[in-house]
Amino acid sequence: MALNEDDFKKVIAHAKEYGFVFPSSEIYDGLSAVYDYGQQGAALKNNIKEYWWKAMVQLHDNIVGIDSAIFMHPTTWKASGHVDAFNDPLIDNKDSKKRYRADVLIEDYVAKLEAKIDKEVEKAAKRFGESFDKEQFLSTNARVLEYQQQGQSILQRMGASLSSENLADVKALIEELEIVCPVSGSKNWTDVKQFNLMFGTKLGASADSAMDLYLRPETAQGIFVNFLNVQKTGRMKIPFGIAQIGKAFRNEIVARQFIFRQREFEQMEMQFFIAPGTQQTWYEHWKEQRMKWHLSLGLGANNYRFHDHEKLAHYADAAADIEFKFPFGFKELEGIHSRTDFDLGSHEKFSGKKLQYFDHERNESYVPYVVETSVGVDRMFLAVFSNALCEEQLDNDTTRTVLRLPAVLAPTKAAILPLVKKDGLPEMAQEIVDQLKWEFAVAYDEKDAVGRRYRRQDALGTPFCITVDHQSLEDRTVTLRHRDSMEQTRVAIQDLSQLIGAEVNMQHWLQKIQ
RNA sequence: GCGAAAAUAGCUCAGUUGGUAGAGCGCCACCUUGCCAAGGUGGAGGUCGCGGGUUCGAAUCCCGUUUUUCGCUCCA
Repeated sequence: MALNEDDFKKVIAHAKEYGFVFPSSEIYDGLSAVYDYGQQGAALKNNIKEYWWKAMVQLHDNIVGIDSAIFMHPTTWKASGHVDAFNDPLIDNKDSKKRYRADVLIEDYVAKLEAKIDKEVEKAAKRFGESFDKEQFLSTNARVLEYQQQGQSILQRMGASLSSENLADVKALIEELEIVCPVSGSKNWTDVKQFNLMFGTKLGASADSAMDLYLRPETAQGIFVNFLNVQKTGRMKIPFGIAQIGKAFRNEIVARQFIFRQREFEQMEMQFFIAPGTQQTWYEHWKEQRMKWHLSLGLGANNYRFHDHEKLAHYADAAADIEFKFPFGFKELEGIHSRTDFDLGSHEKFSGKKLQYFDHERNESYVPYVVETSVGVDRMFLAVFSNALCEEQLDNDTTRTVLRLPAVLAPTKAAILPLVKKDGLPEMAQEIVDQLKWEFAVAYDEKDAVGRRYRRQDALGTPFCITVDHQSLEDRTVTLRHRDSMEQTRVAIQDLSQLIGAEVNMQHWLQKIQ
């Protein structure tokens, strides 16, 4: 564990030192859990997004991509359930310093009452033997009835207080029930505070005409509200998908672990619209398909696993995570959710617009079901980056820091290096740069000894170094050095494009998914 | 939000009982070398997180504050 924590620090330090990820607003001491992508990081991130977009949109004739706005009509979030479900009443115990959801504390109390009822039932069943009638017992036993009634009235009062935002009464309820902290055992509670995980803002310049808005907490709703627009204008036939890459915002109480959990983050989502009743098949299909996409990058099959959700979100009838082995353990990288017709159905109700599809095969209209795939771009970045960073012991007793990025994602595909900074070698190297830059992201470096330049490129994850030497001037060949093996081969300049392309072109990588 | 730790050059850190701010690496220029990092010369770069206090004098002691990191609570 200590080792992992150490590795993770190295990952963060390397990301900063080589221009991948910087703390936001660093000259003002930074901003908690907000990060900027630097010159290398932006390139890597863009390559990840392109790899996803091509796999999802370009390679599926029934999936199209959109780019919806971050601001959405406020009712969107009522329909999606976020206004209710993203609002947590929290309470702290002053002695143990533990924080709890106030509603969960109360629900746990009610659950204890229910446990008491079960005990009564057990006792009675023993006493009455075979003649025991559970239903009758439940509806007649005085003690059971009292427990039931008590539980109901507690939940009712809590529900009423929560929906009227009467947080003082929620605290009063906790005190009246004499609920104690499971850790400290004390009843020394703070006031109940409401935490809304959505960022609020205002639309409109003057205060009185302003409209309360939220920054979207997920990109999915931008797809759902455009369902009809896309389906009609694109003449899409079910099953079909709408994909989107974009930022989302959550006011997490605690945002930690570098770019893993941020308050501002980017998602790559695809909502797949299907006929009701087919969700199980499509859910399995996309689970498998998305795993193949991850595996195609070659980070190692052992670093992935599925985690099936047992407790489901309010919209889902099945859900699984693809987890990745980050330096701090297996954590969620992507979610695949069977969202049923919850979202479209809910938007129908709130908007009064019919969000249905006429299925010619079935000869009927219905609200489509949805299977969602949702990857965190930043998490994907962290997965790729942390997996790639490696300190290698070499034979000559030195170490080498190398970023073994999948070549298709590397910010720079090749660095062109003149062996020495004279004799016309820089000119010839520049000529190669001008030739290759149309096809690949390339870099040029003439500073310091060539060995040191190799190491610099290793640390940036550049898969190839091309070195121009005196022989190059005579026969137009160069050495091509491979990042991972450090091996060099002598090749003709005219073959460079083909040789590099074979390793870095997206097509070759994407074909592994099939 | 609570608790703990930390904050000195781009990075990693040193800085004695309080006495004018240092190293290594990196960076820039020039010279040298030329296929796997660390050759020579010169140079740039710091209100010691910020604000008070004690003191003749504070990076150092005291108080406050900000930020970061870690842990806890939460996580669609």
